[in-house]
Amino acid sequence: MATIGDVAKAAGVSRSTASYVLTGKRTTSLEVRRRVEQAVRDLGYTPNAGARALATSQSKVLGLLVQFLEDEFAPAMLQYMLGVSNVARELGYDILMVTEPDGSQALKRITDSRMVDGVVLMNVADDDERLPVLRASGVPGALVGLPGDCAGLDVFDLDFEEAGRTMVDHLADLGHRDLVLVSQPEHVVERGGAYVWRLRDAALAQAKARGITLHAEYGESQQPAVGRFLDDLLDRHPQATGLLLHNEAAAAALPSVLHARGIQSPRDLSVIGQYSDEFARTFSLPFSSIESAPDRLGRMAVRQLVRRIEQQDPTDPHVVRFVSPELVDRGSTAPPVSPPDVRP
Amino acid sequence: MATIGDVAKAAGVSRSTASYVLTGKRTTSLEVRRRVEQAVRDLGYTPNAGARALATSQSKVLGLLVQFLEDEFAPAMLQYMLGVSNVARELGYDILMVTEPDGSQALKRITDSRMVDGVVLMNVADDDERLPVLRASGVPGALVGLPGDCAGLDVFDLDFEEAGRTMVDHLADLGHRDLVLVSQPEHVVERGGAYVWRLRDAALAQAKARGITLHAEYGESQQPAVGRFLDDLLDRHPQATGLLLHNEAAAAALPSVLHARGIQSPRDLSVIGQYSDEFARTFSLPFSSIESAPDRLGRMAVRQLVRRIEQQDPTDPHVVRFVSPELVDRGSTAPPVSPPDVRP
DNA sequence: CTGAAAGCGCTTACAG
DNA sequence: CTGAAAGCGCTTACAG
Repeated sequence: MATIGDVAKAAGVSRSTASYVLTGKRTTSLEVRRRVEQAVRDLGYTPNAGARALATSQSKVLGLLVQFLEDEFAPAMLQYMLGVSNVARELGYDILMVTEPDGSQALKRITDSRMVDGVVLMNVADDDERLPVLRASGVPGALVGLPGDCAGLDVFDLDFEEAGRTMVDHLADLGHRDLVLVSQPEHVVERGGAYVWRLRDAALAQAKARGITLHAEYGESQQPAVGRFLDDLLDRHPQATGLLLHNEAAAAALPSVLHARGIQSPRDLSVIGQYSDEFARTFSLPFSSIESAPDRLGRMAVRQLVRRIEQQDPTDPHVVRFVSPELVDRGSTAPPVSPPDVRP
Repeated sequence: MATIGDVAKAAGVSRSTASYVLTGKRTTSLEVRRRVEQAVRDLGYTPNAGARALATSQSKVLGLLVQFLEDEFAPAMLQYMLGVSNVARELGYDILMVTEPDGSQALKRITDSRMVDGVVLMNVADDDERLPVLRASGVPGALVGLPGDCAGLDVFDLDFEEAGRTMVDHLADLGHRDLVLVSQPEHVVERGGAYVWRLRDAALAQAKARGITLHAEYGESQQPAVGRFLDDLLDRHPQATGLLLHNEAAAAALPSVLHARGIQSPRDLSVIGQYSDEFARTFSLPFSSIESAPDRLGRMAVRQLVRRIEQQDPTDPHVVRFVSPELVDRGSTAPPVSPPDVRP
């Protein structure tokens, strides 16, 4: 590979001048600029990334820390990742994707070695063990997911409280009085997946406020367990007329379960989920849903991260931003046929 | 951050000695080794990745080039990516994930700048425009997917011909004589997605050899188009008793379509697909399938790539390896109820 | 078994 | 407007 020395020689200038033409960090005569640019083309010169990183203390790489946990729904992650990756490239950064189970160690490795200028953390838990490492590293970080303590961090997440309330309100407004919520598996809660209880607690509070019943349950994440779970659930709640799904695997499994039981939606049961529209179209999920906007969250996180990396103003206040959920109507909800309570 | 100079000073040795202790590239006295290791711990020293890359010409990073194309099924990609990422880390490499639409340019960028020691190419097309760039770069590369010309490359793919034959044989052995194959959208073929025609052509040939009818069609990749397509398909082939799905979106959409038409599988229609078991369990796909083994392919590709990077023996012959498909029985196939031809 | 020195390929004050 | 030189933080022949 050609070096900047080769370019300088070919253009008849010094290495520093060649460098300045490349970086544009000082004015150069048109003539010199032209000769250097010609040499760059002739030699097919590309700067050595390691050398540049060493000299500038900037790698132009962002770390993307993802965890694929047993009970969590992997494909949703992909949409966040694509939002992150695409906008990063637009802003001139590459993505170092880290999938190790031990996120703290991975984070320490990539920040201490200065491989990355900043990091995006996904699957953030309430008491995420990566956060102390991130804070100690001095490297800017943006989170997707809300931790218990946001101090010193830029945080982006869907407004799960609002999502929970919206789901309850939507069905309550239609006249439903007995609902069931299926959340992610309980393991996710134990791991500190705050989005589970944020939606759940808000939904329960809203149901209470509106004087209706909401049975909140934790589901499963894979077949055959999730199918059996749903079947059992419907056995246990025969009076329920509305189903809230905060669980993608359950949303995918539900149509067959309903079919096998001869239940039609929305005629016999109103159903509303929480996942992205992209997701619904790819996997033929027929239920109305709260849009989770994963790529939008990923994009927001990276924009803020890059802003912070490049402005270097530590006094700039950190942000915690919640994206408002939007309801996508797919016609799977309707007023209940028979009133849940038979009034005299 | 501490540098190796700080470590050397703290340990009372020269920088070169400290470095040798770290790399283990020459013998050191136990005493010196202990002092250096203590200093490393005390200072929390981690080598600067850029400096090391500059000095060794090795970045310890692999490029992973993925493309998320409109008509292709994104979530399947994720499983390959995880196989790649996990085994890379086991072998001491990080992953630079590149999702740019212009793969050639991206490949040129990351290889010319020496950001990566090798690359894994996914979604490889028959006449993939990234391959000339890869060959010119001199950087080792491993492909997932079979291109028209494999010269100088390590190639890994599922044996799609065998998969097509297996699907046909399975249904033919059960007595089916009129089958329909739903492939990926035709766009994928136009882009050079060889896996589509490899499975399709082999299935057609096998059907011919066995004297049965196979109608080969191209499907859609998303709702609502894929649902309409399947419905129309069943209208057009009322005599078919078996359905072969080489199209994940179609597999996800089919259960509702069958339900709406009052068709039961396998009683009225035998169905066999081609996707990973992981996938079937996550998305509740109820059909028997040919396992696509994505993480296994990803792992194989990285192992070979790292072997090639580290041995540096250009005479080592390149490999083209096909993984044999395996049938996972989910009970969605059975002998046809009524013989397709009513014989006198 | 260890150290002083050169070099990897850039960028960037410092001079002119 | 341009150049010579130092420096980023490592590794690795070369000496001893």
